[in-house]
Amino acid sequence: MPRADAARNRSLLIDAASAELSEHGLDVSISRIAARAGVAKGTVFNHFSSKEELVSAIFCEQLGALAATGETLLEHTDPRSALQQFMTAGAELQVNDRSFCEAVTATSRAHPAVRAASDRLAQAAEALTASARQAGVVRADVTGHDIVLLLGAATWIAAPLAAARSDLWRRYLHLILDGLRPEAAHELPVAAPTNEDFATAATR
Amino acid sequence: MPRADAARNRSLLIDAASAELSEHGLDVSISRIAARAGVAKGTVFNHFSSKEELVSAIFCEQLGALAATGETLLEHTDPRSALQQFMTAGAELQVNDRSFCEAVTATSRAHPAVRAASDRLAQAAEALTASARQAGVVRADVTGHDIVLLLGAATWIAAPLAAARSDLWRRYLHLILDGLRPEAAHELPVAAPTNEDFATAATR
DNA sequence: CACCAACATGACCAGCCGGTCAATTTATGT
DNA sequence: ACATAAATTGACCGGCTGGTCATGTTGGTG
Repeated sequence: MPRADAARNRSLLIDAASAELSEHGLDVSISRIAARAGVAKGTVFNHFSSKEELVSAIFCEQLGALAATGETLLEHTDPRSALQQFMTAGAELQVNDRSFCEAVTATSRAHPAVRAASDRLAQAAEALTASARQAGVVRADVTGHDIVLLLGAATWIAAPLAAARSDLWRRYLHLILDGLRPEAAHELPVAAPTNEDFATAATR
Repeated sequence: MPRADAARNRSLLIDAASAELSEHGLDVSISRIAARAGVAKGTVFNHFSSKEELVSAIFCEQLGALAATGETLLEHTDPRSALQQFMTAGAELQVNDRSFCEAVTATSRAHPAVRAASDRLAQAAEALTASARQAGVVRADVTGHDIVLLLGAATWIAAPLAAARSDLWRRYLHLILDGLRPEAAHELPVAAPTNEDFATAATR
């Protein structure tokens, strides 16, 4: 059982890191995070053996939250709007969080805990996609992996103008969703990514 | 008139910087670039007053090349495939060049020369889009600015798996193109970005 | 050839980073 | 109240970065 102050500091650190990462992206300094949490820099390394470890912990939280959203939507919402709300949630997460953008993309997929969280997200996405496909509200050649990769696209596209037009990402999310409709479908030139693709990409 | 060796070194530097930027992205060190060009670090700053200046010079080259491609396509190709080839060229540029990805997005739009190059690219994109719209091969509510912003999306989406599946970006480019078709069109919730949006985003 | 300005050079600077650790403070069980 | 393990602290380290500058070299010119 950890000491009381240690537990409190750990939670303060996670909050601070989450906030700083969301505001300044992946390259915030440990010092900033420590300062925001109101602790010394050394304390950070008492709780997380390296910066990567700290960042991974937060990524896992966020990936898990989004996966949970997806799982809930799958049960309680019709397939069409479930998928739409899932993608909206994913995009929204990134609007408020610059680092999450890099998290889905991330190299840190090498980290085992992050991999696990990514896998859970991938399963949720696949379930939602399968349901939508079966209902005929999404084109037949799109997979859960596609959806995961597309999650951050709208936010990324609108990022250069985010300061001037904070809701612009919605435009591009809808554009992408229109591309996912069955009536828009034209044969795609390249096959969807597979589990192996993700696996080999992680080990590089 | 510059001295002969100065001109040669300048060109060597631009080649080296271009190569290093494409391989390692925006955060390559000046030392690396200098080493690759076979000159001392100080020489870099003889030719470019800061790193930003060097990077901007290369961005301008690339933006200019893509704009030129667009202008040629406008004259010599039918509207549908002109737009498609334009976007393919834009995506391809980023597959081979990690930094260009960040260039279109770039904060360095603040730099006047980069702004000029971006504007030329925007005009080419708008001309191509107008032509395609008029021919009815693209939905009515899409603009040149949309196209510019969408240029890098496919590459970005496929980036996490680029090592395992180097041609995956084509899948997502086609998916986006399908979303641009008139038959896919559903009302978009947010208006297209305007010139002012780009202007205010640049001054931030 | 000689001469000078243009240019190349690399040691050097301040500042930042992630990470370490001996010394110190503090929470907790008795 | 005390003892002790647990946790905090901040000075410190090596390494890297963009950028500077006195010194040395070289190309062009008359």
